Order: sequence, then C-alpha cells, then structure tokens
Amino acid sequence: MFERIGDAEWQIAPSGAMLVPAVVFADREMVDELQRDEAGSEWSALRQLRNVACLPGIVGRALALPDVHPGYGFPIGGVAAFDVKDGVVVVGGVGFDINCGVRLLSIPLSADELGERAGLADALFAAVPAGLGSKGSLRMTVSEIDRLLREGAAFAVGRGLGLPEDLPVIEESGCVSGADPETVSERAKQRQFRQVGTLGSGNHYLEVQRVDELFDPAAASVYGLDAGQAVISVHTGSRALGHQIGQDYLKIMGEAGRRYGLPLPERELACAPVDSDEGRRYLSAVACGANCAFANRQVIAHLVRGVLADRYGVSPSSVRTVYDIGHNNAKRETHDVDGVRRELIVHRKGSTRALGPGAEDVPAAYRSVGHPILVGGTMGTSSYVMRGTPDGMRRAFGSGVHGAGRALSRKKAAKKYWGEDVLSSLHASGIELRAHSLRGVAEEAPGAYKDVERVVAAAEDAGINRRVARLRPLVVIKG
DNA sequence: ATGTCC
Repeated sequence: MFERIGDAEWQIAPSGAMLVPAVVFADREMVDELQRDEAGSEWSALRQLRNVACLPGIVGRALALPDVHPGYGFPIGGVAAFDVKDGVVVVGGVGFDINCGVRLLSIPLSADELGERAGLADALFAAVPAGLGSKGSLRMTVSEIDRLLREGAAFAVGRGLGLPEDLPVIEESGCVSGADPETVSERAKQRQFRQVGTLGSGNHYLEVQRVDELFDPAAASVYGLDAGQAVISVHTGSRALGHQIGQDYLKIMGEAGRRYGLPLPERELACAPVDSDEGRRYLSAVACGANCAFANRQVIAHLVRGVLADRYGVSPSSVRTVYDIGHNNAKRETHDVDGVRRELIVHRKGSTRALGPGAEDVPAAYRSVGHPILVGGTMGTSSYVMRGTPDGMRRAFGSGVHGAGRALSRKKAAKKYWGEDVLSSLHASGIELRAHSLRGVAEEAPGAYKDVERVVAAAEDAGINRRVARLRPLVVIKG
C-alpha cells in the first residue's frame, strides 16, 4: 500500500474520500509497524492520517513524521496545511496542550562544573512548581491574564521575570499576533491564572543536560553550544488554559461543522472553515494559548536562573535562551506549493516548525543556518537540537520532529513499569530524578517511548531535519 | 495534555 518515494519517505495514494496522498517520513521498520497497527488495532495513527487527508481544503499531502503515534482524531507527529479560503481549522490538529514546547537555556558552565547533582536536583525541584494542579509564583489577577494572553513572553519579562534578550530567540518572538482574549472562555482564564510558571505533569519536564556530541559544529557554534557544556531544557505548555480552550472549541466546532455541512471522516476531527466566525475565533484562541505557553516557559526560565545564581553565582544574563519552540500549533504561514506561493493554516501536532537557512522568520543571529528545533528525549535518553533544511521547507511545510514519540499508551506503560524501578535504574545510570508522582514516572518510563536515536536518524535520512547536537540528561524534574 | 466527569 505504501510506495517508497524517497529516503525514509513513504506515500499512500489517495483512495476513497482522501483528497490528497498520506505521506510518512520514517524508516522501513516504523512504516511496517504503522501498517500492523492499522490492521490490528482500533487506535491507529495511520488511519488517523488517512482521515486527515479527507478534510476539506487540505493542501499538498497529509504528513506524519518519524515520531508519529495516535492522538485525539489527528496523529501526534502529524502536519496538515489548509488553504485559507476553502480549508478548515481542526481542533484535534493542534491538540489539548496548545503550544506545548521546549525552551533550551545554555549555562556558562561545563557539565563537570555543576558538581554534586543531587543538591541541584533538590533545588530545582523546590523552585519550579510542578505536578497536577500546582500553583505558580507569578501573582496576577484573573483580569490581568488578558494582557498575558495578548503579550505572551513579553508580559513576564515586563514583570521582571526574564530578560529582554530572551524575546528574539523565542519562536514568533514569544508573542503570536491576532490573540484576542475575548475568544477564550472565562473558565479557561479562571483555571489558568494561578498556574503561570508551573511545569504541569505527564510528559512535561525540566532537565539539566550535557551537550554530549556535536554533529554540525558550525550550526552548534551559531547557536552558542559547545561540547561538554551544561544546558537546561524546559518542556511544558499552556496547562489548564490550553486544555479548556480545546474542550470549549471541540464543542463549538462540533456544532459548527454540522451547520456548515462539512463532510467529516471522523467525529474526533471537529473543524470549521478557516473563513468562518468559529474558525477565526479558534485561531485567535490558539494564539492566546500559544502566548500563555510562551509566558509559562519564560517564568520557569526565570526560576531556573534564580537557582543557578544561588548555587553557582552565575548572573541571570549569562544563562542564555538558545531558543524556545512549540510543537502543538495551527498558524497562518506562506509556503511554496508546486511553485505557487499560498497562504495556509499549518497544523502541527507533536511537530515543530523547522524554518531552514535564510527564512525570514528565523532570528537574525540564526538565519544563516535556520532556527533550532528542540527534540525532547525521555528521562533516560538523549534530547536533540536539530535544524530545518531547504528540502524540509519544500516537502514538509518546514516542519520537524518533536520528540521520541510514545510507543505505549500511558495505561500500558503504568502496567508494565514500576515508578521505583524506573527511579533506581535512572539513578544507576547517573541521572538524578525528582518527581511528584510515581505513577507519572512509570507512565513516562523510557521504555514507553520509541528510540529517539532512530527518530532523529529517520528525519535526517528523509532530508527534512539535520542533527546539530545531542543532549544527555543529568537531572530530571517531573510533575 | 487535563482540578484524568459539570
């Protein structure tokens, strides 16, 4: 059924209600597994990808990246672009944790200079609120959250929680335009205003890492990354706000889709025309969620800077934001499609933007190589810094992988692993883990994920992303 | 992902 159309690129021709081909960037074994899942399971990323290919106004191809796995309606590790005139906006194409993403901070110390790791782990665990329902340190009223939703990371910086130089190295400078807080429900705001600056739970984490190996020393140098250096990754999103926006708009879009008479392949793919009141309002709400996530990571970066200043006497400005990028988004972008410039809404769910060399929206300092893509590993395996390529701009709407990708559901992982065992095996390999929930640790066991090494290798073989550096975990903080 | 069901 799959036709191999390139190195690590496989295509399914349109059939039935599919309007465009479905394409998977992956190695042969991953593709075989996707086909086995489709044949043997209700819960299939490939079936979801075919459904996405049926949505009105989809442009080019429905894409899955090597970290693909099933999500709500739309695969995680999926990318789909829709024409702004006759396309749709899909709630499931963004996911519940709007603009969940990673911020990478570089520390002016080598990993060796960090010294004793247990104390560092304790200090970070104490400083960064985490876990389900945790409360943040940014004091604000529910009415002030409207400003945060409009301004994003700059709101936090304006409160003294960060540095002005952080902003240019955040995707969209930490503020997506078109964010009208009126499109976000009061309930969403009420759930969030105490939670800004919290890590959350699930796959969210804070990690201290060592730059373990450079694959592209020239690009690493542009990003200011040296072998042996210590860095910190913060993986979190828009918390309860994004989740509530998702719930609210699933309901709104479910009704709107029927009213507009949209032919939907699957109930979970609730959507509305881009060019409709509901579509425009959802895109505004997504921009608000994105800004909330940028602000959230900004506040956490500030807390981290405080810990590092206390322990090592390093100044806040010497702890530099390398980049901050989301992986659950729907945004208006211009792309060349078969030689024609087109205005599109690009949905990336469990996929990052990956603008290659020379792209206008890449920060000036990084423009020669493209912006960094931050690929999260698991607690026990490496993360990667990658970058986009001209080929990825043409063939993947400038998109990148976001992480290892789950291999087992949370439930299956919790059944298979014990939190204590995971803790001790990580400890044995020199990784200090602090977590609020042992069940969460079991759900997040490295064995519950795909092999991140194979994921990044497949993205590189496909020609859409390039490895820049590998980051090895030393300290892990989990919700 | 998520005050894991208003």
